[in-house]
Amino acid sequence: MILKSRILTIRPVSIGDRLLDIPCKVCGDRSSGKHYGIYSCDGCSGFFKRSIHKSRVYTCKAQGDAKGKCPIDKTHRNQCRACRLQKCFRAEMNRDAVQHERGPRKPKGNKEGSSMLNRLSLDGVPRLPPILLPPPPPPVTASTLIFQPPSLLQILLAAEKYQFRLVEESWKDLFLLHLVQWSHSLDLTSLLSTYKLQLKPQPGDEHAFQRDHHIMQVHSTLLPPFYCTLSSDKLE
Amino acid sequence: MILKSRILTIRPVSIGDRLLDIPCKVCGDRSSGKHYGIYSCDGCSGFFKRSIHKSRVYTCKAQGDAKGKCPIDKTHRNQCRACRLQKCFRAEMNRDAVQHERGPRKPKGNKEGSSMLNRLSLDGVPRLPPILLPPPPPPVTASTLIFQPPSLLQILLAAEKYQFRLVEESWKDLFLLHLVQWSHSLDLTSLLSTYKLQLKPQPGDEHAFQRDHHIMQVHSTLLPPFYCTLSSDKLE
DNA sequence: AGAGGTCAAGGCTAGC
DNA sequence: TCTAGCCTTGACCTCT
Repeated sequence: MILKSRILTIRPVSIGDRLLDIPCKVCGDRSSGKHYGIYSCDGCSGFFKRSIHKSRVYTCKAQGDAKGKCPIDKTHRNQCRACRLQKCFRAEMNRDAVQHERGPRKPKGNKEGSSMLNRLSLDGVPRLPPILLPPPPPPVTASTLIFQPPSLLQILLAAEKYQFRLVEESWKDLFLLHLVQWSHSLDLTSLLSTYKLQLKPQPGDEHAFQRDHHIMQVHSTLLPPFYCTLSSDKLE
Repeated sequence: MILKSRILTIRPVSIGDRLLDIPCKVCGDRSSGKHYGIYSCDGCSGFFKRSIHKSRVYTCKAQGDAKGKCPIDKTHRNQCRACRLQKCFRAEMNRDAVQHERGPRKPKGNKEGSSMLNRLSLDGVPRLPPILLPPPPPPVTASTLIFQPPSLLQILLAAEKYQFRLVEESWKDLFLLHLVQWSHSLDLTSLLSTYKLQLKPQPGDEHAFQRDHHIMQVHSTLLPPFYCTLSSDKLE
């Protein structure tokens, strides 16, 4: 209401200086700056944040050829969440820029929230960023379901797209990624094959290369059969 | 721009020579030097500046005896502005050191910051929270030196203080922590011993408990001697 | 070194 | 519920 009075009395044009003339790359509405890597409006920014935080998977309800092609503009952006999120990704919104949720500014409404016992069990537990499968939203696979709550493993998943970088940077980190694959069936194995085809270990570093490779292989022998079968739900 | 690329493991220099090992006198977070008379973090410094500039008056929402006694630490500092500002004053932040607001900075001349090449090297790189070894500053040990640059492993280190929670939450995550210990000589082993003394695995879960324990032990056999000796540089 | 400024994060909360 | 407009935060920046 404060806002409204300001509009009516003073600012005919600029509704505060918060809104820019640069259009939202997703829906074309006026943007309010960069969000998650691109100029976007508060609506699309907030929608993207909520979707990532809650690991939402939407389904386009359209039939036939129209499926996945709903128009996303200022007036239609709320008609189809699936297509809106898809457009966010196509506009190159960066899900890695979505951070972990922070604690509430206000203490929880209920009275128990401040008891020492509850505080001990809840406070300080890090909110880990929920990492989603790559866009456009893939069907939910078994591997998606294994670890519903955000976990340490999901942090590691954040590095998925930087695997190549990591390959060159650190075999130890890579080793951890392998462990992630253990539970999440990332296609790290094929990455490694490709890597070996394209590159060679640093001269003088062959020993470390081989040692890590050995450790990794020993590790494979520990793979519980359960997880092995999970890998098969990934096509690529 | 080099600074911004610090993100994953890359730059040894980067991560925060800006941050000191002296704790913020208000909330205990790592400080970034003196602000308004005392060592304080960017958060409390900025909060104090904004509060004074805008002559804010806050009210503690707590009831009864708790009123005005909200805990102010890194995780709770945003839950009660009244108590945070009060703590700023009690920590002897000096309101007179807050100067007048200045005008907006003049836009700097055009720079290459917008060149496609520069953008390419920065976009999409996730901003990972800078995780450092726990304060107060431990002596620099061999293990501190192994991984100078921020790395995936350091992310895992963030969980160090929540180990107990993790013990109860997830044996798989714990297993990863064990791997971190492998390289970092965290005192996870003793934590586990303590845990076993104090608690028992959930009824019906003994099998998983034993299986994970077994995997962990197999893992111990993989420890390179190099890292084993490193553990000894930790006293506690 | 330590002021103030920047701006893209997350949080809050009416109004659908 | 969800949306989206507005507010607060804080890591990083420039300027004195």
